[in-house]
Amino acid sequence: EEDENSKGEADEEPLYVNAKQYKRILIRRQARAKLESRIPKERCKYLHESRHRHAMNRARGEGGRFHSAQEKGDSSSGMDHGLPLAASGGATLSRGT
Amino acid sequence: PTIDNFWPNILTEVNSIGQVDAKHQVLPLARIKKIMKLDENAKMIAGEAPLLFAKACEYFIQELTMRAWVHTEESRRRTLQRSDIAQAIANYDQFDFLIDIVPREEIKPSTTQK
Amino acid sequence: MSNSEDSQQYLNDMMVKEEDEASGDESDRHDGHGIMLREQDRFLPICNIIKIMKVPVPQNGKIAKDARECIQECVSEFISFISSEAIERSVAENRKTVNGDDLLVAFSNLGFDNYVEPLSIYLQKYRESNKSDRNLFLDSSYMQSEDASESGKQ
DNA sequence: AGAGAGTACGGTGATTGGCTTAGAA
DNA sequence: TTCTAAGCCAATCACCGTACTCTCT
Repeated sequence: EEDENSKGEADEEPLYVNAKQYKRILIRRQARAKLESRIPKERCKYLHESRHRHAMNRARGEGGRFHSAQEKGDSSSGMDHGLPLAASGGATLSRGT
Repeated sequence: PTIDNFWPNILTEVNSIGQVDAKHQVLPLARIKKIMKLDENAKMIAGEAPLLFAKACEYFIQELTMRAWVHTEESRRRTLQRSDIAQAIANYDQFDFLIDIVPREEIKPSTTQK
Repeated sequence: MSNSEDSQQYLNDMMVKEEDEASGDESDRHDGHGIMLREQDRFLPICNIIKIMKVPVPQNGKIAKDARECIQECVSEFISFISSEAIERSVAENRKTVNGDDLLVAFSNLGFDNYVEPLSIYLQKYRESNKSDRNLFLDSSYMQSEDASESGKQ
């Protein structure tokens, strides 16, 4: 089934690909090459400056989590609503079985 | 929860759909259309095309993730990482079109390919 | 059929790519030829990708950031790959609009046979959903000489 | 006729980082 | 073992969907 190419394998070894996809893969290579100059080389840290600032300015709980903005003020006296530290998460989404 | 049952389950799932609600899709149709429009040959796109892609992308993401998770468990890890996806792509010839997106060299376990 | 003795083809490094622009800047400035594409123009939202990825993964399993972004890029290539085939087919038939049937044919031609049946059912349900919406709306209005060919309902 | 692109607008969920610790190494 | 990095929280605002108009078949 598979044969060893005894040639120098360091260069480039021909790859088998799905025959139904072969032609389209080549066409897509060309299309991506044309687009390559418009694509930044690396991913940026965040997408939006405004959202970045929003996240930085938000009230956080002790564990670094985001917290309700209203309740960020220090509870002066006996104002304990209970810290939701060990909140058992309700799993959303369903699994297909 | 196995690969063999994936597409049969998809079929039963799609058959149980009553009315197709184009609203509240998991994936934004406008973004899908924008990606399609990156093709210079694309001129007009029917409204049903992004909707079909939204469903197809859900299937694609699930199947690729499921096949990648197999390799996560093989390595006795609890975190799916990029090398697992690279392995999944290399082991299923329907994923060959991703060969330039995730090159074969990224498969970490020393055994290159099979 | 045509060629392909095996079910596989060689894929070599042919096709010289024409790199007309040598990007020399590192900031996200618009390039000399064409506008720089942002991630939100090329990819689906990462949050939606993660939600779908979590479905087949056990609930206590984790997903690395590299893996999320990898899937995100794969999905965009998935869309472009199928679209390219579908668009070419619509052009070959002298149509300016790519429709759902072009996509179904593209899925089939590119070896995504598993997708064809579910997507066909989904497409059919979507079309008759819209049709029943239309008919319900037109029902309130004047609906005298509409279709005398079919009146099928479930 | 019908169907899709372009434009404007209002609603809304994706985006987002510090800390803890699971878990990769 | 060491120590990297993934999940966790929810408020803003960029973007998605909708409702138009206009063009084309």
